[in-house]
Amino acid sequence: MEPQSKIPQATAKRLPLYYRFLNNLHLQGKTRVSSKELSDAVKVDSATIRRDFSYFGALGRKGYGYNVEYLLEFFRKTLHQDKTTDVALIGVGNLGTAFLNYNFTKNNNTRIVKAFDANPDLVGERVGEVTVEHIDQLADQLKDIEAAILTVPGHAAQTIADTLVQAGIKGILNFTPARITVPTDVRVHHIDLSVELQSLVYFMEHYPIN
Amino acid sequence: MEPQSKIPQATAKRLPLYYRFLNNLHLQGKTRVSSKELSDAVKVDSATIRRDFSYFGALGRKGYGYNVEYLLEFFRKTLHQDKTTDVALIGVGNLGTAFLNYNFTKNNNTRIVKAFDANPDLVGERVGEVTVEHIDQLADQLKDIEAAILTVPGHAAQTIADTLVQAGIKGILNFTPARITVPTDVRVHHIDLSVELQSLVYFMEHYPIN
DNA sequence: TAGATTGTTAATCGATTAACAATC
DNA sequence: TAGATTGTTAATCGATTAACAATC
Repeated sequence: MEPQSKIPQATAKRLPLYYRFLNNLHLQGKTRVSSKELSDAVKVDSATIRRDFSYFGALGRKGYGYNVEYLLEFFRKTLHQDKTTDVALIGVGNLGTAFLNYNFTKNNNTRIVKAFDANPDLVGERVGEVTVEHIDQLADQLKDIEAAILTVPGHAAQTIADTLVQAGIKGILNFTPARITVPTDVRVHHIDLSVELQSLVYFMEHYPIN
Repeated sequence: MEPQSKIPQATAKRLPLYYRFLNNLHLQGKTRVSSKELSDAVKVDSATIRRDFSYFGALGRKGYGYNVEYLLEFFRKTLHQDKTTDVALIGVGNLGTAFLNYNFTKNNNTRIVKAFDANPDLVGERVGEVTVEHIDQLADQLKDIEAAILTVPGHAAQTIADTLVQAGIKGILNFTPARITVPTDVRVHHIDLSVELQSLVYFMEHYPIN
């Protein structure tokens, strides 16, 4: 909790990635790791990794590297992996269904505990581990839920986002093509699958041999 | 084709986004747009938008803004929206199925034309508009396909990536948690859904009020 | 001790943005 | 002409990386 706004955003985005690979190493029984080895695994420059870690203090030992267990424990606390964050999912279409079935359970501190859809045929259906509720219930059913995954059609995104904000949601993972407007204290991350695919194609054609 | 490597990557990544919103404006019947209006829509600073556009030359008119149709036509060519890029999808699980059903058809120049899976029960099944083939066929069935979407389990990612590279694929959209290694002339974009969700939670907790 | 690898500095690189002259 | 808005410069900001002294 202390480092707060001192951590660069680029660093913060890499933390969950480090955490997962550290977890893998731990499961493989490795007890130490160097920034160089980690670099090969996560494809991030080793200097960047050391830089990232150093924002949290001296986590390693010179000439030795990092103790996997220690580092893992440290990141577990830093990333709040010890407590679970409940997430709501809005829009049980193709993508929403995929997420509900997957549910990020693998090595994760997040859990989808509620799902909503506008289609009455879906309401009451069980998908993955949750039962779909009608979207009209949204405002009333978000007690203790701080984050939401938005997998609705683009045209519905802003209206639903407004409802989510009203209900006290503090973070939205938006898979909608729409760019939504929210108060500054609500965090929105955009994942625009069409844009990702199109920009991949653009890069393929315009940046040959990297 | 000419601007080539002069275009900053950050700019290139925004181009498909601009294109889509321009398309929307066009459908709405708007004939002109200012960088300010576009900024409100795509949530990118208007100076950044003007800067981005200026890499391609003087696309607008001072005191007037941009002609929607002209800009749209320009980006259509720049983003190769006139020709379709065929894409293969590997791994017909939850996420893969969602993509096949969606198929990025909406306003897009990409099309999933083949799908592969290791599960014999899925082979021969029709999902969306394609029939699933066995992954053993992968190497032989990628003629004229330049891009692939990877939605397989993490442990299989590298092996399949190697096969894809062998078969001449030049771009991979990797939804796997694994960081894959490919030659420098192959472009890989990573979308790590767990990491995205976890980093959203981290930001929510550590960067309150933005 | 010799070898290895961190933590940190400083240089570099890349992206954003404020500001405003140019001009439609 | 007056008003609007571009295109571009220059400042700033943020991220990456090479390099190496410190030290385990």
